[in-house]
Amino acid sequence: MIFSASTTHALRALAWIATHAAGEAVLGRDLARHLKIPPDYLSKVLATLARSGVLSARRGARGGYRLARGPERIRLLDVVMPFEGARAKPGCLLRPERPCRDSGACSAHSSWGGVKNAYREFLEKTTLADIRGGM
Amino acid sequence: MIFSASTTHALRALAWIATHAAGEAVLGRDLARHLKIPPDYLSKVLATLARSGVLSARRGARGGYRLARGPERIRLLDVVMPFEGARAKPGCLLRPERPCRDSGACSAHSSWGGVKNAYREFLEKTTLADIRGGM
DNA sequence: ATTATTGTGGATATCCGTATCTATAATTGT
DNA sequence: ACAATTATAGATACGGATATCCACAATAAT
Repeated sequence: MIFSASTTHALRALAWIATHAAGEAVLGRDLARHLKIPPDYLSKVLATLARSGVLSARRGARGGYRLARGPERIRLLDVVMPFEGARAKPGCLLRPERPCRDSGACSAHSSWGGVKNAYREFLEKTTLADIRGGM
Repeated sequence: MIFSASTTHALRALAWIATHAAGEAVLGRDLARHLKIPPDYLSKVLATLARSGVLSARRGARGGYRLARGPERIRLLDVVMPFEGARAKPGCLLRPERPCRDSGACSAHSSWGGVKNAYREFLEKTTLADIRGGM
């Protein structure tokens, strides 16, 4: 139910970057200080986000991190996937490794379905524009 | 969003025990074989469930595990809590260590609230009677 | 070109969940 | 009392997520 530390770091960093103007780059160092996240660890997280196409990273003087596209076009699913992997697509409650189809469902299928749907909808419909902020 | 291995083992074991008659004890060894869970690891999980008052464990010949009370009186929250701890009570999306109150909410509060509520309701309203089964 | 700046990558350390092995305590049946 | 059965406890190993340190590559300003 709760995301890993890496995922949370990613969400917080992006929510903060999204409060800046489109062209303005944010320094990794400033991100780490503002969010109180170990700088060396955060840099790995940001690198992952850059590789997956969510962040645009530029080195050198006047470099930093910017969103690769408008915040309303970055779904939380796009952010979470590289860190949570298969866990971002929850399966059956009692057999998490299975896709959890409706046919041949396990005994917990109907009870669990509601949570799964709320979760999936949240990741697919919520964007950085919705959670943008500095906390 | 997905429970730990220990939690999943616990849920599967209880769902299977719940299919047996009230007085009938189930052997740990049989549980492990039926659910294909490492016996020594499962025994720790079952011991935790016994300590937390969900299972009644009896040693010796004709011993085994039985539900401590009727399956409709065992909420999934009672099962999950000892394993997931604070994670069973999800907090704020961007500040997971915080309670996530409505006042002074973080920027993700409203989007995240729906998922949190579905999750909390699931754990509080679903009982072993709802997920009982052998899968 | 040189230098300051800033992100990238590799090696390593630490911690916790998972898993295994072995010995022991408790209960039943004879 | 004895032996068989069954749960419980401790020590240990393993792997992945988390975290830290250090060297390097790329970019911009001068």
